[in-house]
Amino acid sequence: MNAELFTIGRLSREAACNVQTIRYYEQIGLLPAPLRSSGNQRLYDESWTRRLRFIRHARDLGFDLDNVRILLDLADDPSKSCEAVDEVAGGQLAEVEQRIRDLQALKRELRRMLKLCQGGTVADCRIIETLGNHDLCIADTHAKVHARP
Amino acid sequence: MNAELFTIGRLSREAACNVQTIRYYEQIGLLPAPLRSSGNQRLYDESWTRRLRFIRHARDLGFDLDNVRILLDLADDPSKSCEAVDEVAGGQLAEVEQRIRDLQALKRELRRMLKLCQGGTVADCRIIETLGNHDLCIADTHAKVHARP
DNA sequence: CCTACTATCTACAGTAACTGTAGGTTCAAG
DNA sequence: CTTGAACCTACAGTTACTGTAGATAGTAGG
Repeated sequence: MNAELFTIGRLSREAACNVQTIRYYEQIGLLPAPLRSSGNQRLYDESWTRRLRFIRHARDLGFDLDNVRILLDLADDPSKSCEAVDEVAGGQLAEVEQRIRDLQALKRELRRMLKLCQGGTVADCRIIETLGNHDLCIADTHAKVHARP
Repeated sequence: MNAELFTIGRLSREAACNVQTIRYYEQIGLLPAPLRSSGNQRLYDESWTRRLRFIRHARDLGFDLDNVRILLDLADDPSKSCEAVDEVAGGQLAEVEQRIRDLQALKRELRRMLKLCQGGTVADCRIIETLGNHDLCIADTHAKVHARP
């Protein structure tokens, strides 16, 4: 194998991940420490590109770094059962679905507020009024939507 | 007006906002500095409860603190036109709708990945394979869903 | 008055997942 | 030999809180 080596800039372009983020992943142990050149620059080869792309793709799909770590470990051991992978991905799907439901409740509430507004001044703005009084909301359609990976 | 005064614990209960968060809002100037008792404890009255509830409600609807600040300013000046309120709320609605679209793309992709998995070992797991190769994804249905208020 | 116990105070660290900055090397081209 | 891009480390900043430590205040019972 003639492993061609390159520095962080090219890895950054090829994996569509910015340079600081690569160094950050190394710092938190998501990527191992790579070779260094005589001038102390990080050196990578193609296998790093694949690994980093995997990470970025998982992140883009909303997996948090803990789950990315788990998926990486699984990917590194091809003899393991696929079940664990399924579980992580299934959990992620469930979370995404829950977030969608939460956001749809918000959307309904915001739509309703906006429809009530007839122009005029803030004094008789139904939006401001609604904000000031949760009782004017549709039941408990919304609450604590702040958590998110 | 016989303004009954109370300490932070009761404000916390009445506005459903925890104590540290109240102090934090004061620190960042979202709430003014209240009166203090002789023993240096913060003292509030009913008007604070209303203001804090307004803030919490707006937060629950997904408005970020910058927008909450804007809404508070608007609410404080009832003679202003309602348009600005509409704009902030409309912007929030648009963002929520965009987040929903992004998440639905993720959901489709995760569903598809999960359906491909036939059990077996990681070696031939299509989920791991898909994660490793973005080209296996449905076009550009997903990307950068990481931003969020 | 003394003792518990709870509530409150300040100040600071930690969270997730990066991004940005300052100030200094290294490398390749001209 | 100089210029400029790319790289290095170390650290601060982002959002919106939450948690902790250690000290003080207020209240109820004995």
